[in-house]
Amino acid sequence: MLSQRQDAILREVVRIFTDTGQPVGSKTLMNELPFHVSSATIRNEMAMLEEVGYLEKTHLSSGRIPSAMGYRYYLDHLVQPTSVPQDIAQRIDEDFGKTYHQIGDIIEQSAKILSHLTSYTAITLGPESSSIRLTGFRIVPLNAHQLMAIIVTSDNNVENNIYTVDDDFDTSLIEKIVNIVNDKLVGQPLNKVLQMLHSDVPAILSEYMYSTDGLLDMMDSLFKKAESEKYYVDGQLNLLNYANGDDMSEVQSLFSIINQSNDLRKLLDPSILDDGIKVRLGSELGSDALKNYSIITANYDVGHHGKGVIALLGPTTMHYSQLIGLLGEFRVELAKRLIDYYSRYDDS
Amino acid sequence: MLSQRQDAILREVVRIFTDTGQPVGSKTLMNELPFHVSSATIRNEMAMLEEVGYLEKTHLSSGRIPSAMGYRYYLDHLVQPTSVPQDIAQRIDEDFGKTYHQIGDIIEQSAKILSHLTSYTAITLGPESSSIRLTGFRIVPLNAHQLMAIIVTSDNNVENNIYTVDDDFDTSLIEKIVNIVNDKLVGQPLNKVLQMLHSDVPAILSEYMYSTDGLLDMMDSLFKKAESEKYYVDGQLNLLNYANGDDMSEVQSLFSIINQSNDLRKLLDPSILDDGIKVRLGSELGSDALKNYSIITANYDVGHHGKGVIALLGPTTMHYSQLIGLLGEFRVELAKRLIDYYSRYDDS
DNA sequence: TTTAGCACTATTCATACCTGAGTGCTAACA
DNA sequence: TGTTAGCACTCAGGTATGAATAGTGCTAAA
Repeated sequence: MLSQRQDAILREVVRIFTDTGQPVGSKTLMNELPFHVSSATIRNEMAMLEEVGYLEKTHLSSGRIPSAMGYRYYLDHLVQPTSVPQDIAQRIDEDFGKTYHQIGDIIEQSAKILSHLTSYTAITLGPESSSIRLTGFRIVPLNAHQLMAIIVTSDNNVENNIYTVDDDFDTSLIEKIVNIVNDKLVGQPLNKVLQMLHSDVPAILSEYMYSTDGLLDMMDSLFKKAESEKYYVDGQLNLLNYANGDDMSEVQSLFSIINQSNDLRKLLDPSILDDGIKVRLGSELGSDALKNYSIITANYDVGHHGKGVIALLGPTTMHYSQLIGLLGEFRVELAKRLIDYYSRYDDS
Repeated sequence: MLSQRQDAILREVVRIFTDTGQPVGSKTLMNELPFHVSSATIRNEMAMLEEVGYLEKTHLSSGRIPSAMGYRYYLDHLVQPTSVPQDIAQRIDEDFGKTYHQIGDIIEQSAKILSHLTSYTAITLGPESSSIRLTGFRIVPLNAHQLMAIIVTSDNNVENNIYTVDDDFDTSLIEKIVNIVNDKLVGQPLNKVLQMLHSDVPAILSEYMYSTDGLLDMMDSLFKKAESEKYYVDGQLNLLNYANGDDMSEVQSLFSIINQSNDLRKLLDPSILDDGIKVRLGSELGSDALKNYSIITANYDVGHHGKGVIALLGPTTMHYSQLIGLLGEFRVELAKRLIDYYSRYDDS
């Protein structure tokens, strides 16, 4: 356990280092600390903090910077979230202020707002309820050769695929297909739907059609779209502000991580997150490309519609106190707006 | 006009410089040129080439690199497109090899193939015919509060928007709306449609509806989607391979250019392009961010369905001879596949 | 017109030096 | 026992210096 004075010193080192980016020396600290002790005393304390592993030097005679452990301790014990200033709160409200026709639009807008506000990279994920069901299926003929297949799911998500057929299609056949899907698949959970699509459905379809492959492929991709988690990423380019220019390959792997939902799932899986806000340092994430970055995640809760995640990705030296404060209010605001959306339109 | 020997020297300087990235000296040239003259002679010739502005030095006693003018001359007179090797041609064929349900998918796949093949950034634009007409309009109820509006255009493009209404909607009203659109707008060119949407349509609609704003907004955005050119960009991250690391803001503006269709339109507007393949150097493009890059554009022709553009964006020191050869064959291949697609499904 | 030769120039690399910011340690002090 | 002043020490970073290298331009001869 650290003494109060050591706490204060560590907190101040983090603050100054995030502000200036430079290692912090004993004299600087002496002038910034809220109490007065000599620089020699501070040197003694810092030597101790270094011994326990919370501070480190960039070279033998440099000032100190917080180590990964030091950041961890800071985040766990010392950080003091600041509350969101009035004008920012108002701006969030304004930026949200339009009518949304889909949940995805709200989630997407959240990412936009957060990345603009922070100039970091924002990643948001819509609410996930454990069991999404298929609630609607339509086939709409578009012209002589094209159809649109549309599905609606219990989370109010809509997906569509276009399907092109060589020869003119048979209206009664389409009706048949719609009936089969309505009969067998609508009402089922999505994973069940996908499973049945490959077990039960082919046999039934082949009673009416000669070649079922193309149709099944199309429906498979359609259901998979509905099942896949849709991450919205905004402010990717902000990463370039903090990237160090002489290792472009690092930047590349960073970009490819945030553009692959597989990688994002590993980072942001809502099930592994406790409630509330959590900061994970790059060194704790096991990914080499992320080692100089950290991720602040917050989840939000929309009752029986599930939980979602909002996250900020930035360099380890982010302004945690402000950002944690911001996310703390943002998650509530977002949940409120989503609940509002559901309450107005939901008919499940 | 340059002598044959000067041509050969300039061509060789370009070749060596694109291979090595280093300024080219007289001794190196002496060993690489297909004929033998002493390094002193080469120095004399290079001094002339510098005088007319085709070569320049990085410093007083360095080797020469091609100037922008030199590149221009090289591209206009000296470049010799190489033909595409068998295995590459085959790979293109394989990478194209699946069934496409929409033209956009083919165009998108083109960008993928090109960027993977070249490791530069590929930008593709679908065929644009001068007058696209609205050929179909549907409204599909999804559930108690949501509708999907779908439009089809004469270029076989399909767009949709989801529209959410507060209260339960009136099926007969929807029918009315569909009838009005079919009556007044379907068959018209898209720009006319957009114009009428704001002149004639509001008055007609307001006979049946209390509030028309939301509906009109939705339809406006839908028609605009159909009208806007859709650029497909692939291999953005390749830009990082050639970016110089200590000016991140340059990289940022580069990225924002290729992500804004407005900027892309300026660069790739098919109407300003002659037929065939054209290389434009960054210095000729007037954009500061592009000054170290160049764009190779090629258009392709699908008869009365219009013309489209494929382009490669990379550093000024690209391997033009190979790339021009590649695009030369690719544009034909792409056109062939599009014509094939149209011939199978088109019913216009 | 071409070439050999030479004087000249700029980059690059290593080496050396200096300064400033910072440390650790010791001895004195409260 | 904790705090402080003082001092010797260290290292990064900037600047100067010199040698090696790769190139040039120019002149005079072939």
